[in-house]
Amino acid sequence: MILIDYKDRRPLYEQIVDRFQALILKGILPTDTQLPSVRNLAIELSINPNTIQRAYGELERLGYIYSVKGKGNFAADIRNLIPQQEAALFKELDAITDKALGIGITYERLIFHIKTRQEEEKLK
Amino acid sequence: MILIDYKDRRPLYEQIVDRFQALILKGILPTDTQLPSVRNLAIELSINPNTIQRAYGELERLGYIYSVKGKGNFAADIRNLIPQQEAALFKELDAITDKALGIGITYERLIFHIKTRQEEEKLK
DNA sequence: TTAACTGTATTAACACGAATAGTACACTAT
DNA sequence: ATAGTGTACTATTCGTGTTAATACAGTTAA
Repeated sequence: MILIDYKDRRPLYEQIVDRFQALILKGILPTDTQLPSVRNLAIELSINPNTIQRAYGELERLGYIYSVKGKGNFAADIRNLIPQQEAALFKELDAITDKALGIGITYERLIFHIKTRQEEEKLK
Repeated sequence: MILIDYKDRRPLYEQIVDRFQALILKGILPTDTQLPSVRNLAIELSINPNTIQRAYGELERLGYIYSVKGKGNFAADIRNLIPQQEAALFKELDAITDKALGIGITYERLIFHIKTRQEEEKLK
């Protein structure tokens, strides 16, 4: 369900946060779905339970999950988080765009690239 | 010429590499332009010369500069580096696109966002 | 030649944060 | 009761970015 990428330089707990964010945002983990227990996931990934706990704590702080003592951690209702997620993404897109313009890539080429991807998608 | 962003979590040397990469790619530092000396830049940025040297070493390894002992570091001819830079950027764009699709943002909205930016640009 | 610049190399130490280890406690369900 | 959950806390290890202090080598201009 969750994979660790050791080529990724970011901390493990941050990677775990990201993966669950994606799973929850995509609806793969619908509201109220139980997440793996802290200990189980730690064993499965061969990392320390504290690292999982830190990730779960972060996810709760961000509103992606809620935890019930003695029962487990569960996916939260994230409908109200979507807008802020979108805003963050468009901000990232702006950063990439700036970088592109800086090295001489035009708006048109960026758009063309996305359109090309979209076309390829349709063929599948 | 170069600024350090202490909010940026990445290492200083990596930030410096990025800044010079941008300056060179944008042509602000044309081929054979001399870069600040290791010691001067260290003083200017109030950081250790070793950190600058590490950044310069990295830039040389990447082909952005060349160094002449006793003289200084100079911007290299990067015409042949452009294609690989562009490839890297499009790869980043693909990653963002994936992320966007994952949370329900369509290709159309991405393209619209870029076009909107382009329009705003024209107004200036 | 000498002085003042350049880059380069090396070693040691420091600082910070990620990750681990170990333990303890509280709650829930069977 | 037992075994599963989450939570809290402290101590330690470990990696690595950064600093510090020198030393050496090449270039340039007085």
